[in-house]
Amino acid sequence: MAQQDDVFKKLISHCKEYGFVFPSSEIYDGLGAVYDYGQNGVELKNNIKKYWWDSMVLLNENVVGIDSAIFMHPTIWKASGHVDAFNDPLIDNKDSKKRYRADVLIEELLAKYDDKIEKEVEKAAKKFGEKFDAEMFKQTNPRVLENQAKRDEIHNRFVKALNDSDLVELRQIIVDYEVACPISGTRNWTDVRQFNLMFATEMGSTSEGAMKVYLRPETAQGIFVNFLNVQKTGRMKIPFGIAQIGKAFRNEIVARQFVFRMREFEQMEMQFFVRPGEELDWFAKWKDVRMKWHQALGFGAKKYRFHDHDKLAHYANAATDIEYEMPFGFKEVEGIHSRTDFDLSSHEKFSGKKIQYFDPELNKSYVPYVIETSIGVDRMFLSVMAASYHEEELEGGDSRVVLKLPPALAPVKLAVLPLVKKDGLPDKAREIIDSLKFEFKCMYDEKDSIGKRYRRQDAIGTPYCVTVDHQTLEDNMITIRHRDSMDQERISISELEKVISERVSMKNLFKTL
RNA sequence: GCGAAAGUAGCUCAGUUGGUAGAGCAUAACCUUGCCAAGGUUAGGGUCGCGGGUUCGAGUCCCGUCUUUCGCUCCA
Repeated sequence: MAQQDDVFKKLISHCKEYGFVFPSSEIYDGLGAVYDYGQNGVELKNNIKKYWWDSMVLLNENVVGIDSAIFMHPTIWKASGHVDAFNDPLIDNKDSKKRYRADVLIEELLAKYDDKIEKEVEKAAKKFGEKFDAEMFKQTNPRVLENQAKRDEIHNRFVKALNDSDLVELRQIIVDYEVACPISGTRNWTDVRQFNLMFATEMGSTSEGAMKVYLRPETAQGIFVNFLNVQKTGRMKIPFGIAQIGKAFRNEIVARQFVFRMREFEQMEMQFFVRPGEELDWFAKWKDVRMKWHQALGFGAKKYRFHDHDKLAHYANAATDIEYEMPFGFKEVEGIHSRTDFDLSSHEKFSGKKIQYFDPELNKSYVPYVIETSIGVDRMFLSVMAASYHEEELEGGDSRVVLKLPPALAPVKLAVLPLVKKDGLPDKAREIIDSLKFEFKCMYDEKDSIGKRYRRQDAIGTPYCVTVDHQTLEDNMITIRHRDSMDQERISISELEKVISERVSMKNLFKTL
């Protein structure tokens, strides 16, 4: 475990040292759980996104993409359940360190008084037999009346506090009626705080006319609200899918583990619309397709596993995660959910618009069911980095750090290196770059010894280095050096574009899909 | 949010009972070599996380604060 932490630390350092990921606003001491991608990180991330996008939109005739806005009508988040589900007043017990919903604690308190009254009634009922009038008893028995009065008092304060959103009063109720933590048994409570997962801001330039809007906490809703637009204008027939890549924002209480859990993150989501009743078949199919997509990267099947959900979210009738073995254990990278017709039906209800599909084969309209595949770009990025990072011992006691990235994902595909920076070798190297730079990302380097330059390219995962030497000027042959094997081959400059293009092509990943 | 630890150059760190900040690596320029890093010369780079206090004097002692990491907690 200590060793794993060590690897993770090294990975984070490597990310910063070689321009993959920087802490946000670093010169101002950073901003919690926000990160910036550097010059190499952005290339890798873009390549990951392209791999996903092409596998969805290019390879599937019935999947199309959109790019919806981050701002959306606030009612969308009511329809999706995000507004209600993430507005809980929470309170911590300082001794047990357990967190509770303050409203739940008070409801339990109320239930306790109900129990007390109920027990009195039961006791009396046994005693008086058939003649017993429960209502009359409740209205006259002093113990019941006392409990009832207390209960009403709490209830009134509770309702008022909830209506006023008075968090101080909520806590005061818990204190006044001596609610204790079920675990520690103590009444050592923190303040009541409201955690809202969504970031809010105001739209409209004047404060009076402003409307509260949220930064989207997921990209999925942008797809659902555009379902009809895409279906109609694209003449899409069910089953079909809509894909989207974009930023989402969640005000996480605790955000940790580098880019694994960030407050601003990027999602790649594809919502696949199917006939009601067929959703579990499609769920199984996409599970399979998505796992193959991950495994095509060649990091080894053992690194991945499914984690089926036992407890399902309110919208789902089946759910699984694809987990990758990060340096800190198996962690969710992608979620695959059978979301039923929850979202589209909810938007029908809240918008008052009919959101249905007329199925010519069945000759009827219905609200489609949805299979969602949702993957975190940043988590994917982290898994790729973790899988690719290797420290190798070489012959002669040397060592190197090499990122064995799949060539199609590597930020730089080819480094062109003049063996010495004189005798016209730099010019020749530049000439080669100029002829290739429209095909793929190239890098030039003439500083330091050739071995050192190879190591620098290893560290950012450049799959191929080309060396220009004196011989090159005479026969137009160059040396290609391979990142993983460190082997070299000599080929003609005229073949270079074809050879490298083929080896770094995204097509190589798609072959196994 | 709670608990613990740590913040000195881009990185890893040193800094004596308190006396005006150092090394290695890295970076840049030039020279040299030339197919698997760490040759030579020179240069740039730090108000020691931030604020306050004690002191003639604080990187060093005290208080506060911020950030990061780890554990707990949370997680559609």
